[in-house]
Amino acid sequence: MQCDDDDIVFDGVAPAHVRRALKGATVRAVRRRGKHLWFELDRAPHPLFHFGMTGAFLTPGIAALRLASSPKRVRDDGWPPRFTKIHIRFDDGGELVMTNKRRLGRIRLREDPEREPPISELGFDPLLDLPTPRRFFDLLTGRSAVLKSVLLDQGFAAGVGNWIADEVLYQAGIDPRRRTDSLARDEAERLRRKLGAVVRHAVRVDADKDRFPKSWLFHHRWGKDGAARTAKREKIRFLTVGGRTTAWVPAAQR
DNA sequence: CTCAGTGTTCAGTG
DNA sequence: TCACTGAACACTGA
Repeated sequence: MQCDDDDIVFDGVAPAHVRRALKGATVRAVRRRGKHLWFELDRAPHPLFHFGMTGAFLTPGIAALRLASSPKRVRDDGWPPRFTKIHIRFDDGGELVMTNKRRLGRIRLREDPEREPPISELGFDPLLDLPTPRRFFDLLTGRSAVLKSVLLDQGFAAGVGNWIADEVLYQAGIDPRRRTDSLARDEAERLRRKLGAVVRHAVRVDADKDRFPKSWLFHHRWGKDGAARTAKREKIRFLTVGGRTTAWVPAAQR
């Protein structure tokens, strides 16, 4: 195993320590909650990964596929790819690399990942844990903050990022600036169902944007040039909530 | 050249 | 305690 000498991505852990933890260990399971993923080894500590905005796990096959199908020529050459932070070799000959271009990702070691931060502080995962309607309503109305910010809060819902939050609000027809404690039961229920549906669909198509439904706001939100419109020709507006750009459709969101 | 962006996380304020 | 803001992190592409 090889590690980049990157004290940001290796969050408070010496790369040598990570190497020692992995070397000779057996991966019993790979687990995920929200945007965090960890290997359950046959011994502690266990490695925990977060990819930030620009990270990925790559194998030689996937990397080659990516390179071949990339529309523009990538300077991203051979193997291991640029921005490799950790390069793992398995005894069956398999290889796995974690890349992280912007260095917003993290590699950590945990004795008991599920019982320690950051995993222990995450809220429900829309795929693993989607609350009942009643529970969801209570969670939501139990706080008083702007809805968009709460959706982004990993302590509320794990794994919901900026575009998913906007997508869910658009599909549920709710204004991102609303306060959580102002939602009626039926609004909370629409939100809950869309939260599950959007995440499920994105995962089912392997996050392949071309396979997201044409009706999704996602396809239309990027060129924020003031002329942006949805597939139904609705005007898209932009504002900043919680420091993040929020795309929304006044004609469809109350 | 400048700026925003698939994300946290922390310090500081109210 | 909670809610919110701004900054920091590094790189790319428009």
